Amino acid sequence: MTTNDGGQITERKRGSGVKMVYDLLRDEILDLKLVPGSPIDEVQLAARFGMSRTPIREALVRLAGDGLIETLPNRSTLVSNIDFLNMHAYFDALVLMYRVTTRLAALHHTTDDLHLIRGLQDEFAAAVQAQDALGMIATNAGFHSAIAAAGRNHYYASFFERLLVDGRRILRLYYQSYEDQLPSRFVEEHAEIIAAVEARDVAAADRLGKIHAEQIVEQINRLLTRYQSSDIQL
Amino acid sequence: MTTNDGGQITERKRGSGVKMVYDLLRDEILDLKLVPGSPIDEVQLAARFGMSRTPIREALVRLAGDGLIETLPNRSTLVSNIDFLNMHAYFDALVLMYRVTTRLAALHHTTDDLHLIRGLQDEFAAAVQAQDALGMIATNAGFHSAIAAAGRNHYYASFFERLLVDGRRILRLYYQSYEDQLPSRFVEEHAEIIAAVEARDVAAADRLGKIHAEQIVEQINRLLTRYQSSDIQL
DNA sequence: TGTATTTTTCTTGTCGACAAGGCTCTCACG
DNA sequence: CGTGAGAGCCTTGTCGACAAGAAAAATACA
Repeated sequence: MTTNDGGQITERKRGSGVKMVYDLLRDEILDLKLVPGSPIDEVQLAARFGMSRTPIREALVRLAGDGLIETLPNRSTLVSNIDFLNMHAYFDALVLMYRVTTRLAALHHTTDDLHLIRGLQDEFAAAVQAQDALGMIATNAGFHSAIAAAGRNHYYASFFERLLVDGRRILRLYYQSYEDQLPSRFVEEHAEIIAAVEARDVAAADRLGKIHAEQIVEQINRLLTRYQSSDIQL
Repeated sequence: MTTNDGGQITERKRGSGVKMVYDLLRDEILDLKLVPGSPIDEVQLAARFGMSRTPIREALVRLAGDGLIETLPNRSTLVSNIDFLNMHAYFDALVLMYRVTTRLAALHHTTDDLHLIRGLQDEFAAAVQAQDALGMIATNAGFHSAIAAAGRNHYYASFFERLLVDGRRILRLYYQSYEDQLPSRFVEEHAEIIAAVEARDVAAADRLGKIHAEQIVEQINRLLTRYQSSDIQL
């Protein structure tokens, strides 16, 4: 368990240690390399990264603020569990934010936004083509984050970002379910969304965003009910 | 400027220092006792609270996570400015969350929720009666937070909570504008919202939440344009 | 007198060490 | 054999001190 990777004792710049630890732990949690519920030891991390416990601690405080870890006072800190019980609430919020951000993008986007979005859409298509699940997750999130950014509402964008991060562990399971038949359909739906945004067709953007989101939700629900035989409400 | 309040050197319990500093600084920022843009000195805070810089630092990291302070690397950390430029984006999100949370409360509330909501509504009415602006802010936020909680969607509730916190500095100006004619109308609107929630009338709850929010937004906008036209810097 | 450079100072970032709280294992006792 | 108190261990929380960056001040020079 005590894999000693990343243990380079090179000179770091002054404020970079915290960010490095934060980013790395975040990725390891979201990629399920650190399984939910497993404990996180500060001194072990300090030894692994060759630094004191202080910057490790700051990174952990940040992660706790993101809800990715939970810290039991005076006891231990462990990776947050995936909240399967309130999944319907998550999906409800996700669908709404897909709708709202796409709708606002149709209203407020610029040509630069469209360039960026198209580039990310190409990356997503390439990841689908290459059957690269992790790449699909990243590029899909990037695509929709760019759309949210084009909507020019920082509050929606950050909330949406948080939802995408929260759901990344779910989405990872989700995309793994496509090992056989890959969702080339989503590439087409993305293209339709781009077209609606470019045409500034707010109603169509709203509708397409809703359809796109609901299809993903339905697919994940199908996956979940297959894995655990409990009834999930929507 | 260096008021030395709260400097009690009593024995504290082990993990309580961070929370105390966090809560107190948060309140001071949101109540505009710490004006936006003003610097925050760690050693000064450490001396004021009679503790080391370490717990102070953790509280500051948390506050930075909430977006209430901004930390310039290797330089200083200062109270975040109020984002007047993107106010319309804030209001857009606020109205939507008023609608969504009220709607969901109509769907999913229990009788216990209603009891809690009514109690908070009474407190709000009392604060309005007493012309207590700070009390009105707190009890109004509590009222709508309780409604959000009754909606049984943690993601909406936490986002809404964040919006209310973010806007508390604005709302403080807003409620101060009611020094003459107090918004007893809002008490009635709250009562209507409660009735719609209790009757599980989703459409009415949605509509009332929207009206309620838009009226507040309109009032704040009127206030802002009044400040803007008189060239009052904040 | 104006500008470039150096020095000083001030704040933050990091470290190693120590103390406190909780868990576990052991052991006495019913 | 079961139960509860106590000792030891293990992790976190806090501290004081030092180092690094950057702004401000002081100095040298044209």
